[in-house]
Amino acid sequence: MTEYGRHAAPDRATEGYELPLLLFAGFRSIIDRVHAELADQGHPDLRPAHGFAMQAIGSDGVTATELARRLGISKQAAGKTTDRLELLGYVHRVADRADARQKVIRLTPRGIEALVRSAALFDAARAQWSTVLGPDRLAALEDGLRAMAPDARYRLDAAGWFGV
Amino acid sequence: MTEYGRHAAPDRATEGYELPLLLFAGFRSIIDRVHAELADQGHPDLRPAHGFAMQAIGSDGVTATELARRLGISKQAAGKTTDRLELLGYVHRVADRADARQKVIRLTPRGIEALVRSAALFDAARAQWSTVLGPDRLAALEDGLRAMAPDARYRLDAAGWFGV
DNA sequence: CTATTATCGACAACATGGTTGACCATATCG
DNA sequence: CGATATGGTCAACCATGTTGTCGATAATAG
Repeated sequence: MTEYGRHAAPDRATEGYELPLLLFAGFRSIIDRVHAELADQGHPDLRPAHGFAMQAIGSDGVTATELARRLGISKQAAGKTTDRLELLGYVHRVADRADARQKVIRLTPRGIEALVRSAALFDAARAQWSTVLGPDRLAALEDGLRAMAPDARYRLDAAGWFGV
Repeated sequence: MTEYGRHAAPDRATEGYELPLLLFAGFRSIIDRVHAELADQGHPDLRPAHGFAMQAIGSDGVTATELARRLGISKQAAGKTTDRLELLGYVHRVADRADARQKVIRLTPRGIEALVRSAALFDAARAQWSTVLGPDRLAALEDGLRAMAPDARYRLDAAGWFGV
């Protein structure tokens, strides 16, 4: 296996290129696993971006502007995601009585159900890592990542998302 | 800081939700840093996907089909990325004398220069992690990730890409 | 040697999820 | 009350995927 990533550096200890690839592959493996199971559990149309958006909406609901802020995207983009989630039956918009400009985005029962399931699946994915690595190594890995990437919220502002 | 990610689980040791977010945040921080510096060094139009594609092209060049295989995307998508890289002057297509169907995608001198720079920047990013975490913790982190995501190649087949 | 089949690269149409700019309705402030 | 700020939406556009189709060329079977 020498055909990849060895174009210029013959055999250095660890290529700098590898680290982001490992991080992304780890991310992808968890996300793909969770969404495959979510699809099996009655949520085939839920895409990763939707899960993060619903997580950002939370049980209290948010306004479009606040959702955009939490996701780190434009409010128009947040609006589009909301449109899609509404179409799929995961959220609905309710007028705010206190401020007629605002609409509060709230999870529907189906949205809450999906969020609860996905939380369980994320926990299960993490548990599998814990089984393979051992709890200590996993905790050390998470601590290391927290030290390097302290602002890991919902900022998943990638342009598109994770293929299928 | 209790407003995020606590919708259902009051205070479990570590939320399963956090791990993918940490992985992605780590990935993003490295990618963003490298591309910001790359932009400063005369490559403002180079997007993360381009870097990975050029890495997959390598110094020997590849055919469109092989590039698609390496990136884990359709050959049409690989063709589009190649179009873009060609437009930006990072690669060119040369007819294969042995097989008139094929065209070999090769890096231009500018493409090679960008790839060399980006390799150095990735190494620098990793060195910074090493400084903060210490070489041993970083190595342990990488080992853990390799155990969980063994097939970290160029498979970055996300739909879109990393915002700006 | 020719006829079929397989492969390569491209084109077209479409989906997704971003962006910016414009705009109206409503709230807030001087 | 009038000026300004804010919230949500529409429209146009972009990047990067997807699938289906197809013509040109190569490889293989008869």
